[in-house]
Amino acid sequence: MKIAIWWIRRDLRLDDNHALHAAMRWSDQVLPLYIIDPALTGSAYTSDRRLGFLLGGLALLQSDLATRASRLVIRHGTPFAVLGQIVEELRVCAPAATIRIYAETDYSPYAKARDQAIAATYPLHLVSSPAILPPGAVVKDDGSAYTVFTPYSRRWKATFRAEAVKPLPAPVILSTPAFPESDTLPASAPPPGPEFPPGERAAARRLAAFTEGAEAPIARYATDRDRPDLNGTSQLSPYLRFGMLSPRRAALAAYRAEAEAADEPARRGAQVWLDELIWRDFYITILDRFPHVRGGSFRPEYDKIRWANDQAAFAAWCEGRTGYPFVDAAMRQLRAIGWMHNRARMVVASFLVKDLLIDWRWGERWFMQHLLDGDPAANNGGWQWAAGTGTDAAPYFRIFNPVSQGQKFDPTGDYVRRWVPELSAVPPKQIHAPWQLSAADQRRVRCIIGQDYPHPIIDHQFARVRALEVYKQAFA
DNA sequence: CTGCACTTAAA
DNA sequence: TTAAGTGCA
Repeated sequence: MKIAIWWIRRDLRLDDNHALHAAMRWSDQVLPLYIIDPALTGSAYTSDRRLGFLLGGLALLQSDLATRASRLVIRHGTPFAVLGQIVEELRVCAPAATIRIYAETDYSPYAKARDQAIAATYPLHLVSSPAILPPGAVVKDDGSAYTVFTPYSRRWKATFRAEAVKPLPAPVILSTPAFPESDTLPASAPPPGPEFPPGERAAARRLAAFTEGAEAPIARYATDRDRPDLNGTSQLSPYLRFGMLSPRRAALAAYRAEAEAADEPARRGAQVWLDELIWRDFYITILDRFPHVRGGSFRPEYDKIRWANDQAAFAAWCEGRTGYPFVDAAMRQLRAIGWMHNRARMVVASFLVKDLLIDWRWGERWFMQHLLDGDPAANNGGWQWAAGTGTDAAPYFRIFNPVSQGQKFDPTGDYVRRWVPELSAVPPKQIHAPWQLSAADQRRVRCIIGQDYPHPIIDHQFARVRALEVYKQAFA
């Protein structure tokens, strides 16, 4: 008798699940297990809303398993202790059984240390990865890791063989031991809003809606993706974060959309979206190979930047009252729905780091505390890119102008009006710089600057020069 | 070594 | 068009 524990971590799905598949192939019975780890739920990088999304996904997985004659075991505790208990309980119920643990490999420093300690004591088998191509699969000719995205993506595309990828179907039935028992699933965290229903079914629907058919948004992705007012992105990031969607399925959908594209812009759209999936692999690889990025700059010399770190300015940024409408809209969107458009992420990050001279780690932590898709690899990579401290970084002298970014990517101001209602009567021409309205115009649109909406927290032209000085000093 | 290219912005 | 910079083939 062989019993496999399928230890679920960030692969909350039955479809195309390599860890589950390996567990089934080896064993006679599979015990699906999710461990609610206090080190993760109690961390300063946790979001209650993300926890709610996770719990919603677990509830759906529970019912999906029930329809397959199986069940989900939930346990609270440190993974090492819980796995020890489960193994012990299985040995009592099935003394003759051989037991193994199967899980998908994970690459954050915490996950690697955790798994290494467990593997030293228990038969832990790690398979596959949350990336499409795992760390180590895409390397330079000399075997070293890429630190620039474009050559990485070229090699990635030469390595990935879409025609050879055969997603694994979800099991129809899963034989599961009747013991040990499960804790009840907690309901303490706020459930996600209607924008992001959890679960692999919702993820599959969203992937299909984004990629399938002649009218699919992916066909316009190359241009619409930069427009937060148009919602031209897939909004699949929370599902990829928890593995409610197989990243291989996503990549295959991109290849298929490219093959079936009706015209050149549509083909381009599919290629650009695939690149976004490759960015995800890239940052997973960077965090694996350069784990020091978790606490500091990829380039150590950038740790010498003398941040202003003004608490009041940070609070204004967090709460969306910087006086720059595009920045404020984005920050309010984040708090309202636990997600922010990618173009907006770049702009608010540049504003925090370059205009307010606040340590990028503060922004990184705030994002982790609010994003449904908050992921240590992608979030860290994005922040270091924006701060100019990372791999493949934007040179530090490239500083986003929050007004021209708004005018360019939210030309009618729809995005600003949606999230900053006090500006709703400001004409499109002035909506990204409302302080330029005359006093009479401010009265007419019922938005007095300094009263109904804040003055700009800092003058961008001044801040730009200051940031260049401070960055230059760090290298002197 | 040398040229090319860079999730590119601003002027 | 430039570039306060640099990885990669």
